[in-house]
Amino acid sequence: MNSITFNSLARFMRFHPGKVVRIDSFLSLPWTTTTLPLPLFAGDKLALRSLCSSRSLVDVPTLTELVSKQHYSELKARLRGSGSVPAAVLRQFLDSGSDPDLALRYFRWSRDELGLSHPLELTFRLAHSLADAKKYPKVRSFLDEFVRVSDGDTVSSIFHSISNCGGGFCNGSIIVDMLVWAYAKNGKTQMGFEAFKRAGDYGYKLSVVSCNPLMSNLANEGAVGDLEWVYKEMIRGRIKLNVVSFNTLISGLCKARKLNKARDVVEDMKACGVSPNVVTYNALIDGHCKSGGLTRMYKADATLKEMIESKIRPNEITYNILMDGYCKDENMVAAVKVFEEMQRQGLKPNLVTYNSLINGHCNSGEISKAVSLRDQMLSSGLKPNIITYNVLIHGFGKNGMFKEAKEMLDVIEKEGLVPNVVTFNILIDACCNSGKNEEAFLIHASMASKGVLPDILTYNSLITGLCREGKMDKAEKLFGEMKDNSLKPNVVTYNILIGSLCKKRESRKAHRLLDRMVKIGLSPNHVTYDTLMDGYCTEGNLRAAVKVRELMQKEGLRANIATFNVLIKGFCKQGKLENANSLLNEMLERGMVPNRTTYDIIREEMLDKGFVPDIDGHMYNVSG
DNA sequence: ATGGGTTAAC
Repeated sequence: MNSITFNSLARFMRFHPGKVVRIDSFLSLPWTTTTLPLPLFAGDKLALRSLCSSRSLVDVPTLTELVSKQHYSELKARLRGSGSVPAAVLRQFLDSGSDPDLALRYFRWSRDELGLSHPLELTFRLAHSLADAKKYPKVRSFLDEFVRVSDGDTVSSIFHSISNCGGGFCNGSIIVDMLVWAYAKNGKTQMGFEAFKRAGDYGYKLSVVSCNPLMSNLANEGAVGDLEWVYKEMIRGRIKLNVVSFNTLISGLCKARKLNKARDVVEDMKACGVSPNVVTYNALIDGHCKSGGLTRMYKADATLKEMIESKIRPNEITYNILMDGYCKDENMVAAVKVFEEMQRQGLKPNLVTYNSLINGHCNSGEISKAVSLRDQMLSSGLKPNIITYNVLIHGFGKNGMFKEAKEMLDVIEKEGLVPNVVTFNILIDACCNSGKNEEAFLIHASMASKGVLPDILTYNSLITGLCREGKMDKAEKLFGEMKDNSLKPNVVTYNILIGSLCKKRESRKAHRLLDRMVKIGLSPNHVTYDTLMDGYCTEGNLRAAVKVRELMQKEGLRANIATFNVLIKGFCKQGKLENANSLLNEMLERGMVPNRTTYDIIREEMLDKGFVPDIDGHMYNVSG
């Protein structure tokens, strides 16, 4: 084949865009019996060029032999000697209809050894060939590799290749399914989600094997909206959900505090003939424990009873969840009861059980109980882990026992454990919150020698410490130092600095900091606005405070109880009880329930003015 | 060939 033939072929293609031609109608080579989609892609042009100069080609039997015998150095030499384009060689493999294993081997070799990146079209032709040969595990691992290295290929172009490279539709489904799986497995959730959506558009059928990991990722990344959408699409697409699919969804909804929806899904699953199991109930109980509201532990306990009535036996994890709930509720009596109940049921407390309970005791100031529980764990053959010690250090620090807290570092090492960044952060935070800045900085300096890098929390604690002492210049210096360690200040960092400036009656300066954080793309949160408002209120600049509230609402954050309390306090302190009262009324109109702080603030002011409170909720209505 | 539930710090 010479260049004249090539040119005539190229001209034919230009005048027949989109037409598929058989190369062998133009070329007389016996093995080029494939069709070529038009217009040509860059890779095809290369292929064509090498086809057109037959001299430059290594013939397929030779290629096959070299690859199957893994004579790679010779293959490399042949390719170089022939001047052939390695990318085009893959096409020859696929065209020749030889064993797809060999094409796969060549693909991997040329990728790893020659650094070749094959066009999508060939990549998915190879996937199709493997699927045709029913080599499904190979398709799976091939796509897994593809997903790991592919960077910048859009889901759209990938689907185009899958559907246009000539393979069957059934295999298309299998390939797409494994693609979704590969994305999910490699943490590329967004790509997986897009592939899921597009699979629906193309009509490819997916399986739970791929959808479950995708749902799991969406749940763990807090993308409940997408998670629910996937669920609905799966139902619509008649993908048969199993107990894990439902549990993943329920757990995701519970974590997003959507308990009612989670309950609905439990009914859905029963309707689908799938029975809830211990995992289902554990997720629900945990959801109740971690939800707000005064009755949360009551609901959690009711769910446990419901579970037992349904003849599902609670396991260690069930009791751990419930016990931790009571610990967080500062109800250690109930927590200990659960601890005993689980043992009565023949279940052995595990590491998590002890860690939770130790944490509970630490937080309720019963350090000695916490310490003796660690001893109990050791004697029952359980080895404490770093969480155990972090919890204890936190407990010591909160109770002013710095010596004991620091000694734990030695205990950790003696136990063969390694302190982590949390360990150091707890220690540093304990110091900074009790005026021991120098100590905190010493610990900070010692982190490097232990091979632990400070994180944002480390810096936030240190900055808090400096601000407490009014050392704003040093705090700002540290703020700058964070960037040198490639750590970005977060909302909390800004809130600390803003709060500190406000305390120094420099609210204007604090306001500029708020502007700056917005400018760099950080979204202020409720605390940010409330802190600044409080600052303006303290300075008696109520107009500015009200303006901040407007700004906050413009940013889509609604005033909550804390916000109202700040403003009410501000007005009260200025003796403007009428304004305070109208804010209180606004709260009530919005259906918000003022808390004790709200009333305490107003009561203080009213008593000052000689009012006598009664028990009625509207007792503070001074305009009346 | 696959997936679900529990513990630590600002």
